[in-house]
Amino acid sequence: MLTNRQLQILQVIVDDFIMSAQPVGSRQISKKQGITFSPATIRNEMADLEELGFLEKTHTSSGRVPSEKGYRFYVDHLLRPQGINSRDIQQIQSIFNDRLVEVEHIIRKSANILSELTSYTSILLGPDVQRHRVKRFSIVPLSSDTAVAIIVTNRGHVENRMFTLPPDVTAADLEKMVNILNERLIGVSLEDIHKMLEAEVLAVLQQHVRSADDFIHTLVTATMHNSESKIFYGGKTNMFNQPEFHDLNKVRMILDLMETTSQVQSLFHPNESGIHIRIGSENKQLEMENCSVITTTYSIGDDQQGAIAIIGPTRMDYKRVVALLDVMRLDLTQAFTKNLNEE
Amino acid sequence: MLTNRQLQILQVIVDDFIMSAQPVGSRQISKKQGITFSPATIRNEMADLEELGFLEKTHTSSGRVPSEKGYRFYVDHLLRPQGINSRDIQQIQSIFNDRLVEVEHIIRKSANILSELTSYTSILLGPDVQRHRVKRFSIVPLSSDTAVAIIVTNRGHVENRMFTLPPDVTAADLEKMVNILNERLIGVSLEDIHKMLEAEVLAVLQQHVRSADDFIHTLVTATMHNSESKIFYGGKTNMFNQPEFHDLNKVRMILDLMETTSQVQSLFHPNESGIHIRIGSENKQLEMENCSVITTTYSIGDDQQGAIAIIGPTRMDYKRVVALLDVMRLDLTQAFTKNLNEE
DNA sequence: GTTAGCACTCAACTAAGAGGAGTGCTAATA
DNA sequence: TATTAGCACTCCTCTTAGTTGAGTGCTAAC
Repeated sequence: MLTNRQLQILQVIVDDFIMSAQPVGSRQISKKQGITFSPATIRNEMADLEELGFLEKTHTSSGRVPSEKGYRFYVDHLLRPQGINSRDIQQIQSIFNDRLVEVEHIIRKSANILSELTSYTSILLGPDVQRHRVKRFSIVPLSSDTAVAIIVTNRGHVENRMFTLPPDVTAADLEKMVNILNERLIGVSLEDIHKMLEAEVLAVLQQHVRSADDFIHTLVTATMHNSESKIFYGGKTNMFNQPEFHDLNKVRMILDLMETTSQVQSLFHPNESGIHIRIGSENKQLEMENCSVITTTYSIGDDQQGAIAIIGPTRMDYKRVVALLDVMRLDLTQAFTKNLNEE
Repeated sequence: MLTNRQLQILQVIVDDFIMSAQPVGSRQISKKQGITFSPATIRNEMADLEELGFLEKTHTSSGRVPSEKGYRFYVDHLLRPQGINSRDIQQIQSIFNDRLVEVEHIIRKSANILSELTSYTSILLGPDVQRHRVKRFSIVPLSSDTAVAIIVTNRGHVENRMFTLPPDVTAADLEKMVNILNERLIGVSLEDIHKMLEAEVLAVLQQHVRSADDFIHTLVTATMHNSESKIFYGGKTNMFNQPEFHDLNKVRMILDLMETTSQVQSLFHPNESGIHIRIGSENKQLEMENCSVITTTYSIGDDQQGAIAIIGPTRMDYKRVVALLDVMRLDLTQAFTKNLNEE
């Protein structure tokens, strides 16, 4: 168990290092407000904190730097919720000023403002389309052998995909089929469509339409690799600001990671509410060993979730980011439930 | 007018510098194949070429480096079309191997392969949706006051937008309206839709439907800021490989530029066929003063164009990129006219 | 338990010197 | 007259050595 003085020193070191990015020395600490003891005492305490694994030195005679364990402790025990500036709040509010209807637009704007306010990189996941329900299904033929399948969801999202028609299909067949599909699919969530198609619809269709097998197969593959949640980025190059990323290779690895959808998806904790912090090597990706990721979720209507992630150096301003994400999550949730609460 | 020997020396210098990124000295040149004269002679010629503005020195006693004017001359007069490797051709062909229908998928793959083959950054503009023609128009109501307007084009592209319904609209109104719109809009190109709406459709609609004005207005604004051509990137971080971009700030400026749609659009020369090369400050963007951009266009069907850009350092391998773009443009054009030539 | 004092460490900066690739000019050569 | 060998000179790059300063750990005094 740490003594009060140790806690105080650890806090000062982390806070100071977060601002300055420079190793913190005992003399520097002794000058801080609230510190009543001498540099020598502080050096003793720091030696202890280092033995306990909370601090590190960059070389034998340098000041101390928080270790990952130090950050973790700081985040878990020393992080007091902090209010945010009224100017910041104002800027966040500006997202909702211009009476937008489009969810996408709001999220895009949020991504930009978050990266501006934090000076880190923000990633926002849009609504999880998989949970939308089918509102209408239709097929528009384009030529003798191609057509577009369109699904409109209850939230106004439109999914569409071109496909090749089996050779001997008539317009009448198509119409019949669309009717049957509409009867069966309306209200089904996108993620359940293929199950539904293969289980119930196939049997019905076989009785009424030629090439039903082919058809269903085409539709299943078309709806299978459904679009995942859209991803919005803000401040992709903000990392260049951070002194720890003056190394081209690190920046490159992270930028490359952000181009890979699957990697980005795995930054998030789906279905867990609250704010999550992953520090350095707590991240699954090797490329992120010098980064921390703070994530949270927001609601869109009653049944859907979006997610927010802020990526910065491990020396991230946790206090501020957590406070901002808290506000952001509430505001987004509020904005989206107000507008969309009607089916 | 340059002598043959000067041409030969300029060519060698540019070729060598493109490969090595190191200033080229007279001794080095004298060892090249085809060079029969001594370093001293070469030095004299180089001094002349420098006076003429084709070469530069990085410092008083360094070798020579091509100036922008030098590159321009090289590109205009010394660039012999060069065949490309069979392995490269094979890789390009692989884009079309898996019998894809979706234009988007092919373009995305092309962007990646181009950036791989060149080790520069590639940007591909998808088909210009504005020239598609309306195949079907429909409105799907979501709630009492919101609905989605959907336009399917002759090429299978689907445009959709949510909008708020005027308060006193009935389902019958909607249906009537969709019918009228379909009658009038089918075959109209997306870029002409607002004109058509305001000119012809409004009058007809006013006779049959309540709140026609409101409606048309909503639709016009919804279709106004129509999606521009989609942009696909390949090898965004490839610039990190180039020694001239070991400077964080330069890379950052270029990456930021690539996030700005309007800036990216302005890299292209719309409606000009052939291959275009912009070197260094010939680019409009200040950020691109150390870059060259090579662009070309490809056709999608008879009436649409896509575009390709390769962005690299001014010390770009022009020969290779031009050759690759030539192949690429033809292959894409061919692939897209084959599949889409039926209406 | 706390603190002043002191020897010690090490990164960061500066200065000086060596090496090497390259140039321009001059004078000799074909 | 055009070309080339020779040579002094330039300037980047790399290495080495020395200096400074912030910081530490330890010991002894308070």
